[in-house]
Amino acid sequence: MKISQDRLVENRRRLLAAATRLMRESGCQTVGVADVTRAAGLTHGAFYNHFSSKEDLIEQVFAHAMLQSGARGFVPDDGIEAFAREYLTPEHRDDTGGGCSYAALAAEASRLSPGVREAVGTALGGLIERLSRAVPGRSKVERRRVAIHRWSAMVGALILARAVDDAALSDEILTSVLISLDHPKRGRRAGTDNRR
Amino acid sequence: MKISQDRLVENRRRLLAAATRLMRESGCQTVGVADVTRAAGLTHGAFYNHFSSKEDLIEQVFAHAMLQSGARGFVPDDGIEAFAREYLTPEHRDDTGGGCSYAALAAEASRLSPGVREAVGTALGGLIERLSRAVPGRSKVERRRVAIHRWSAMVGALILARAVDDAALSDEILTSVLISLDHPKRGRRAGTDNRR
DNA sequence: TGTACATCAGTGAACGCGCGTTCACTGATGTAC
DNA sequence: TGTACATCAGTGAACGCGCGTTCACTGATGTAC
Repeated sequence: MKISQDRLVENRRRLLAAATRLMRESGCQTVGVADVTRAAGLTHGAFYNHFSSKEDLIEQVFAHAMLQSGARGFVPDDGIEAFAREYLTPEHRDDTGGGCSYAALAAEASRLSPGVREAVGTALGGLIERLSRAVPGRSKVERRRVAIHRWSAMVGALILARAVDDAALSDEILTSVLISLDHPKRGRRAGTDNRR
Repeated sequence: MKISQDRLVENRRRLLAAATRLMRESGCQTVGVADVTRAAGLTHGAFYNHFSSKEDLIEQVFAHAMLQSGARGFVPDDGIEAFAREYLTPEHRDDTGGGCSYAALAAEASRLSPGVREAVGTALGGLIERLSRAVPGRSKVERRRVAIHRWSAMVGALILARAVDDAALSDEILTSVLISLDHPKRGRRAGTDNRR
């Protein structure tokens, strides 16, 4: 039956939100069209009123998900240290569906369409700009480089922490990177190439 | 027909090698049993003489792939700076099939069986030990923490560099992390919390 | 060393299942008068 | 404001395709005599 305009918009929003969560949890290929519509409270036939194909959905999921910068509502604008303390937690590690889209989906993006990779590039470019304003550094160039370095370490740490079964090792990965980001001097000063 | 013992061993080796390469390139779920056997020069029926199921293959691929520490034959034993200089290159970024298994497969591991995640944990534990001997630091604890931090940044950078379409941004990610790892002081000293 | 035979890895047709996609139908919505 | 009707998002059966898996068969291998 026909439904109200409000309901239509709401259904579309729920489809995209459900798809985003499910794909972060299980990966794009594994999640089926029927899984998404069911999670949104619809039947599979309704899917094609909103998306032209599953590939179309995936592109829209990436364009949507990657803009939710960082994870679970946390934004890096209060300084990257505070951001990292929220990011590198067991709670975030255990909440793939509600967590950072980069840690959950970036590895798959490299295997998907140019449209997807373009959406990731645009979103990541914006996030790096934003992070650049939240990190220390003497120049804009240096801050941008530090932002990229720290963000790489955060995303990499979360991915590795999720990949292993050993709980102690997983926790150690999170805390090691967090400490290195929080107290950059401690991990650096003793190096062979750090003498003055 | 029956084949020689040598041929049997060789076929198994080729199946595992083909599966590892294909799965790094395209992901575990996307690669089919027929793709693997075809790449190894066999027909799909031969598959079940070597593996009990596709899931069995995936577990063996992870156990095998993760032990090829690092990427494309490079090992971190000559110091992590030299290792990073080989790791964070456009060539490695563009060679997912022959490159680092962590960057290619770790994100998927989190969604796979406990057997897979256990294999990843064991391999990663060994690699961290090895990296710990190749990084600077005043104590074993500190070197281990630095090793985890740098490895996270390297893996994260490669994943992000592969995820974006924008070639300039992709290159910038690689070089930014490489410079930060090569000259740790430069990216750190100017921070708000780095005054003496 | 030579021969007969049991073994067993590889072949390719076949099966069942699930998935993406289509479509005739339904009936609430929103509009035209 | 009330009524008749065109619209169109959702439903659920159905389709085709590809994938993982099975299995009867083949014929080279390696062994027993």
